[in-house]
Parts: sequence; structure tokens; C-alpha cells
Amino acid sequence: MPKAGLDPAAVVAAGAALADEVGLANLTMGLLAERLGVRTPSLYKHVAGQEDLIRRIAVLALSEVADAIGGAIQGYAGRDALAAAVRAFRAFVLEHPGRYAATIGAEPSGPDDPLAMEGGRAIGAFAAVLRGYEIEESDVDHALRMLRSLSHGFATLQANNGFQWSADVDESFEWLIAFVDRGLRAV
Amino acid sequence: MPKAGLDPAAVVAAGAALADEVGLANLTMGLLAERLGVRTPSLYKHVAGQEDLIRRIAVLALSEVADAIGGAIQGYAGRDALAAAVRAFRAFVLEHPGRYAATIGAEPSGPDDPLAMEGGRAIGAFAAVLRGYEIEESDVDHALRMLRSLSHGFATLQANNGFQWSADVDESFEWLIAFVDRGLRAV
DNA sequence: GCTTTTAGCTAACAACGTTAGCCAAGCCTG
DNA sequence: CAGGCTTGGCTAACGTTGTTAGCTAAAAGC
Repeated sequence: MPKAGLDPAAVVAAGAALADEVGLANLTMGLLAERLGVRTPSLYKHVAGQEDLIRRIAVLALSEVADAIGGAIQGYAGRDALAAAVRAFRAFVLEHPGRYAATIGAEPSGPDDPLAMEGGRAIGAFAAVLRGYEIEESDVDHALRMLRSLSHGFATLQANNGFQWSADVDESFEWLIAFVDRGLRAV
Repeated sequence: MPKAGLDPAAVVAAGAALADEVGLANLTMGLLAERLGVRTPSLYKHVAGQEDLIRRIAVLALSEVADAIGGAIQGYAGRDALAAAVRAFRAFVLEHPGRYAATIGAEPSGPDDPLAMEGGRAIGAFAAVLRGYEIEESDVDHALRMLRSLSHGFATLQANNGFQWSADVDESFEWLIAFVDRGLRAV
């Protein structure tokens, strides 16, 4: 009785939403099937398995991250672009912790793997921020890695409640933006 | 036939070593039992279950991280201490990716949870680095979070092969130390 | 030396991912 | 429009993994 009208994109989208709700570790095929009003084995007509599902969720997440950052920095440059980019990134991770978690440890199989392409787009959005600073060619890659590490580290630590004590996290984040901005202008 | 002579510490140590070898995601109770020359259910005499095991591995990892950083910075201050600390941290994560992964997402249940205590010790080691800089009291927490985010982000991205293209990762890391050192002296 | 605790074992079960094989709904062609 | 083909759902079944129950023999204590 083919009536549910699923397709791979719908399954992946529902999987991503469910991962955000219950956490990636609790994203089970049975739970996803139930959410879609279908029996578990039916999912295998659309995705190859759980590993494939998570990989596709990662691709979706990276695509959304790239769009979010790219959209946020439009019309801005320098410190404004930096702030917009990292705020957009952090907001995405906090709103969509499950799908973002899918991107961690997902290794592209080759340069034309969709994972690599969307990942490259996300990194490109960060790279656009750096063009607003006067950074020597040889330093751009290092600065980009710094930006990624800081964004990823801060967002994941916060998403996992890694910051325990006193000081306000939003305040720390703004402090961090100022810190990086000063540093990049002095490079 | 109680002869294997296991105890919780031995099980946790073996679990941590195994996690480093095969990855935390592939750390199965059966595999660990086999490694210890014992049948799977016997492990439950020493740890309450897989969740408990991973939690204890996280405590062990945090304790080792704290010792590694604490030891590395002894006798150093300022930039030397900063470099020693983050190098020790990164080396630990790269040598022990499995046990470090156990610390991600482990939430302490209360302030006297061993997890919180060892985590606090590790953070304290980073905090010691900051005392070598002239940072205002109100900025210390922010700087500490920056340091943690950067260390965690860089190390985990590298451990997951998150840095894809050209530039040398070690070079980026040294660049990053210089970047943070300059920034902290200008705070 | 007898009792009690402890630490191993076997057997069994539940949850989950996955595969095989069936069958009806929708489409495509003659 | 009829018949076949493709598709997307289904049930049944299996392997793996985590976990519990209950037994037993080695060690520890009186």
C-alpha cells in the first residue's frame, strides 16, 4: 500500500528534526519510522541504513549552516561580519544540536562527495569573513582554522552544558568576538 | 571461578585503552570482556552498565588531562606556559581519542560528582596559565572559556580529520598559540 | 573448618538494525 | 482501457548488543 508518499529527502528531514528533539544518540530507526507513520523496514527503501541516514543528515546540516552564515554576513564586513557569522553558527548549533552532531566525525569519501561539497561551502562562508581583514595570504588558512575551532568548540561545549559555573555564556561569547576581532586586525 | 582478579579500576582502564584503539562508538561490552579474558555479564559485577563505564572513562580521562597539563606547565609562565598547556592537551586528545570522546556530553550530576571534580581540576590547570597574563578579574572567566573552546575545537576537529586541505596542521597550531598569546597580552 | 561474601559463569530476554520475500497501488505502454 | 512493471509499503525472521536472573565455586572471615 504505497501511500505514505515518502522519499529520501522527507526521511532525512524528519530524521534531522527528530535528532534535534531527542539527541542524535537516541535517533533510532524505529522511532523515526513511527514518526513518519510507517513500519521500520520501509525506511530502507529510501536510505541504505542508519549510517547512511546520519551521513545525509550531516549533509543537510552543513548545507543549512552554509546558508545561515552566508545569509547572515550579507552586507557586512570586518567585525560586523565576524560577529554575524559566529552568532549565526552558534544559533544554528544550539537550535539544531542533533543534526549538527551528525556532522562530527563524518568523513567525506572523496572531493565530489556531497559531504565535502557542503562542508566546503560552510567553510567558504567563514572564509568570506576573513576577507574583511587584511590578512596575509600565508595566514588565511591558519586564521580560518582558528575561527572554525573556536566556533565549533564554543558551540559544542555550550550545547553539551560544558560551561558549568558562574559567568554568563552570552557575555563570554561577545567577549570572544571582540577578542578575535582585535587579534585579526593585528595579524 | 573468581580468578581473573578484576576490579572497577581495571575494567575502566581496559575500557579506556580499548576505546582509544577502536573508537568510543565501537567500544562494546562484549569486546571489552573478551579483552579481559572474561564473559560479558561478569563486567556487570564491576560497572553498572555501558553508560556507567563510559562515565568512569570520562572521569579517568579528565584526571589524566589535568595531570598532563599541570605537569606540562610547571616552571613556565606566560607564553611558554600557554604553549605547553595547549600542546599537552592536544597531544592527549590525539593519543587518546577514545577516552577523550567519553568526556564529551558527560554531565555531572552535582558538585561532588567525581566527574565535576576532575573536570574542575582540568579547568584549573588551564586557569593557571592565565595567571601568567595580566587579565582583569572580570575577564578571566571569558578568557578561560575561550581557551577551552579553542583547545577542544582544534583537537576534536583534528582528531576527526576535520581539517581537509593543504596547510600543515602543526603549523596552524603554533600560529594559533601565537595568536592567543598576543590577544591575551592585549586584553 | 564452616559460613558468608564475592566474582565468575550459563541461560535467557529485550531492543535495535537489517534482510528476505510478499503484495498492492500507481504508472506506462500497447 | 487492460495488462504488465515498478515502486513502496508490509510481515517475518535473524544477528548483535546490552542487560538481568540465578547458579556455583573460589576466597575471606569468624
